[in-house]
Amino acid sequence: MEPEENAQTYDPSRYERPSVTVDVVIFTLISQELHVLLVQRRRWPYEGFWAIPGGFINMDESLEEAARRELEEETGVHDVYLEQLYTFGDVHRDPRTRVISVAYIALVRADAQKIKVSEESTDVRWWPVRALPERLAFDHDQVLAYAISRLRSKLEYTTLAFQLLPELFSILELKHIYEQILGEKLDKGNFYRKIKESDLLEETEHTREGRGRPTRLWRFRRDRASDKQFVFRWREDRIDEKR
Amino acid sequence: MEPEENAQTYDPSRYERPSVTVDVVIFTLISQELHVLLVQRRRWPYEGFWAIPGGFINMDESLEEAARRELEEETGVHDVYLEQLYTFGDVHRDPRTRVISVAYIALVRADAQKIKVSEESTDVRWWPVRALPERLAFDHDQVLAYAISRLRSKLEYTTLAFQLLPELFSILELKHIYEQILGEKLDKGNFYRKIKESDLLEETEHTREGRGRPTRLWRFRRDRASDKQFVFRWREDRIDEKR
DNA sequence: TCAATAGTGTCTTTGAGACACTATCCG
DNA sequence: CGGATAGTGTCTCAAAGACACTATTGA
Repeated sequence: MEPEENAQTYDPSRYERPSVTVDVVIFTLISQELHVLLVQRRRWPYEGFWAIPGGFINMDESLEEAARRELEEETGVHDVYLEQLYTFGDVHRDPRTRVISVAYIALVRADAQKIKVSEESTDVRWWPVRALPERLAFDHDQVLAYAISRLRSKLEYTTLAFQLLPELFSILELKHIYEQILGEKLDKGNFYRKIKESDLLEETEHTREGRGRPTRLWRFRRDRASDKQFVFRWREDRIDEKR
Repeated sequence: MEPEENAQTYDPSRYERPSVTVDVVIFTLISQELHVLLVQRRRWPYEGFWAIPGGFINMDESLEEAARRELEEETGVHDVYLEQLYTFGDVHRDPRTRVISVAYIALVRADAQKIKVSEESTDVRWWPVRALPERLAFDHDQVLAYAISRLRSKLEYTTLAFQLLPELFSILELKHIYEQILGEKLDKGNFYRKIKESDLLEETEHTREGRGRPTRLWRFRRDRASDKQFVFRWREDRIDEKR
């Protein structure tokens, strides 16, 4: 910067600027299994490869606004849980030009899926996280792996899992989601105890019939979510951080 | 993007681009107290205000490289712990132009301080986090508050505190750092128990004389740090996240 | 009645916290 | 020896895990 600079003399074009994109890793549950939304690229670079949806930010929108816009464009959903994941900025991660990408995680409810294929993609699909494509476009393998790891980790000490559930659900369904995302079996009795103690659920009059005893349905108490976090468990091997 | 695009036809100048900066919140311990490095701005905007050091990224360096460069420029230190904090991208956070800022946290050892005042600043100072300036430049109040909160939170489940310590240190010194950063007193006996159990420290032959019984000095076992995390404590009121 | 699923009770083990005790230096 | 600081031992209490038990439906 020059001396004596002020609003009049400042010239923003002096520095060469990178492009900035927002990528959104969109998770949902489909038949009790964790899925992620990927788009298949129509054009160079990485034509035909699956990628995390995203796009360039506009000059008049914040990062989170950009993420919401992308989310809406890809899935038609709004009012979802959205969280910034990490910013990826290696020099050659995009062959077109220098691109810095701010990655977000979005959790959408199982019921709200209205995918549309945009002009830039040949296909859009929910992929189960257990069986992802071999190789994604750009550094998106890395981005996705980190998103999954963060999601697992945060489940243990936040009420994040509720974002994936419909309005009414049973406690064993909730347990199932925890099992899905944590990748291990949990004890039924202990799960009941902990979730009840947490006081995060509200009992409803509804039940759902099945093959055996009907199950009671519960509602998530959003008002409690902020002051009382549901710490599910501590894991010794916890790894949330990149680097 | 146009159809039929490829490496030849792609034109990176089609989109208007924001500026991207890297800001580094640099922490250290000075006489057992947590301090942060701030620079006083010489020019518009926010002339005279204190700010978190940072600057525009170069096109040929990654985000982390940029952060290391800034760190080196401001403090002359290298080989430090560096971690990405968050990316701030509100539209009007900088009056000059649209600026997206990737914030990093750096932890430097108490002994390695070689501050220099750069051309862009009138002053550079270590500020104790307990007594910061009233109002910082840009949205740096927010950035700094978030950095401190993240640092506190991470101390509880990582070996991060060791990054602030010299090569040899006593267990009670370590306890003191935890107390400083967590902002509360810890029990001596329990601290000894936990740190010994963690097996993260290596006893040395060195001791240090003081007024009472001399204290044994220990070394941090970097090799153990990755596979065994030192989970100091779980706090119900844990808040690491923005939003 | 049994199979199937929902939900509860209880014993054991672990580990955090409180706090009293012992150890080793200097004068 | 006493004051000062370093370091250990142990009791209690609460929470996590294992696991057996009871409950309610339909066929």
